[in-house]
Amino acid sequence: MAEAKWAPELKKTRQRRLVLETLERAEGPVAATDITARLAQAGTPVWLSTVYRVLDTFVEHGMLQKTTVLESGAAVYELCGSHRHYAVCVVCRKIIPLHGCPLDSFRPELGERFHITGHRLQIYGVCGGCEKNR
Amino acid sequence: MAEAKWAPELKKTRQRRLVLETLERAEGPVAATDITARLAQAGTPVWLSTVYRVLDTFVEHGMLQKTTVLESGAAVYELCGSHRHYAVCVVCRKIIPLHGCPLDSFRPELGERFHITGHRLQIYGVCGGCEKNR
DNA sequence: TTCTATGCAAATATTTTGCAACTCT
DNA sequence: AGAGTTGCAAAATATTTGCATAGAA
Repeated sequence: MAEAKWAPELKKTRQRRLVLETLERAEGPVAATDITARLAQAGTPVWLSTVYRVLDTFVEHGMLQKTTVLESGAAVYELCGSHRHYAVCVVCRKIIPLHGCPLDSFRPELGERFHITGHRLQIYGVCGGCEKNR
Repeated sequence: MAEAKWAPELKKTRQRRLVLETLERAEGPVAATDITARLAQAGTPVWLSTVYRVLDTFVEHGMLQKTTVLESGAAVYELCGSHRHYAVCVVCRKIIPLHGCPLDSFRPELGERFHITGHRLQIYGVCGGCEKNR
């Protein structure tokens, strides 16, 4: 199970702890509304706007990365260092997990001027099944 | 200026033509609301919900890719084949353009079972300026 | 003609903001 | 105590949907 390092300048509040624990437990990227729902169900509710604020803060401090998987309209968050990449079918939205990570080829270009905290690669296309039904 | 190939099964309507032209003219990714605004200003208005539907259709037919740059909350669209990647500062949101494209390293793995129509890579981090003010 | 796409209105979903009360340190 | 954080309400933004009509093939 993944574990994030807490940015030392951030106060440890109940809500921040809970949000981070939820992310650590999650199998993949999670939306703000998911986090809120999971916490409510667990009997430790945190208000949605607070979740948004906490997530923003964590992203700014390099603990999380924010993206949109599946292009579902909602942003999703996951711990930095979750190194998985996917191919997504734009028709049926099936996800095909990939292996390997292309980050290293960019590191030299950025050099000292940019401190990489996370990254994300998504490949879009049409899967075999959907290609047939065209 | 980029030019997309029309998916032959799609009817050519005024609205679809206009949306695609807007994308072809754009320097980078554009949001649905932007497209609507630009077309309205040009005296060729298209209703926002129509723009959304047209964009969805184009994505499903492999003409566009949908993403979120800058994590601004709105989805943005660009022609498939616009091969630019960025590093984004999670604090000040500055964008640093990158060179090169990591896609090729994944092509063998997907092989025949997936027809790639687009992809997206974003690198997150903290830029030099923001790192100082910590 | 036939089937699909669009305009429009209205619903739904997502994210942000203001402010008083509260909690870490 | 002081600074930063949260709960809550409410606004702002973004996206989707239903349906009658218009338009492409």
